[in-house]
Amino acid sequence: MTNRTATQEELLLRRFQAIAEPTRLGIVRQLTSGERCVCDLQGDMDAAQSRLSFHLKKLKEAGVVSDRREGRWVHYSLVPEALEEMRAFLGEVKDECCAWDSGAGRLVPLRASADAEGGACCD
Amino acid sequence: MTNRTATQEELLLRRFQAIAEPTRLGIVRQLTSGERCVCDLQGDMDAAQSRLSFHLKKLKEAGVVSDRREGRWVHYSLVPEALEEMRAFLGEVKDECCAWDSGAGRLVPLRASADAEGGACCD
DNA sequence: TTGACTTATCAATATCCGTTGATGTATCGT
DNA sequence: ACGATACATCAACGGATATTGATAAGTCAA
Repeated sequence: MTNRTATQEELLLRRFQAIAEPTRLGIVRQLTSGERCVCDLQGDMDAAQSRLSFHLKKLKEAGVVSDRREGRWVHYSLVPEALEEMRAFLGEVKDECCAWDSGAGRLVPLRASADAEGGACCD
Repeated sequence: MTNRTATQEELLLRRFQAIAEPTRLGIVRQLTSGERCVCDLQGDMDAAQSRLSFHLKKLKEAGVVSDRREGRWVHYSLVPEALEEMRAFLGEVKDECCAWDSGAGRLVPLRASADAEGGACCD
């Protein structure tokens, strides 16, 4: 798998933390159909304004959303690159964690690696 | 996007919550190279045994890992279907949130939807 | 400038979550 | 049966994170 620096790792973690919360996952769903201002989201999600502002800030700090000011309104939208980064990570993990077992007819977890490294405690 | 039941939504959230924690994201990384027992992970991650047990339980409850008992050892491995489910969600969101702007030469967030629904507060 | 409107920030509180050390349970070798 | 090993569970604690109501900051129309 691709090596990542500490900060890349931290950013990936922050992005997963950003979407791993009910209100914020809901916001991501809403933004799927296009950008929205905070007052739109208030109606969509039945959440207080300060609460939405708090969660939007988290999403923005993680790079999952971006904002665009237009007069008094601030429009939020998803950042596709951030979504793609999380998606790519999951794809790499999924591709590497298993091997196709033609006998079983399905993906099975690799079992050799721990022993192969010789560091296994279980003998 | 695909409609999801409340429980599917909750499961997806639990899965993201499962991997959105430093120790657990580390465990996922370790399991990428194949299944491991808890004592292996203790060495890999420099974490107390009860701490690993706690986090492995979270991952298991979310369906991200499964366990296989072999004598006194319990081997943990990743569940590719769970990874794929998260990956698919991110893919759907990414595919729908933006449109290709040939002028700008990049993906840009949809801007029409909120107005199109007529429910926008910003006029 | 004034007042209405949209959003951000802040302090206080409540709730959730992870860590730790101790104990419990199951399995194995002798 | 006994002790050792591998893992799970529990209660207590502390720290992080979310919620709420109030206030501040910026924008606009009149």
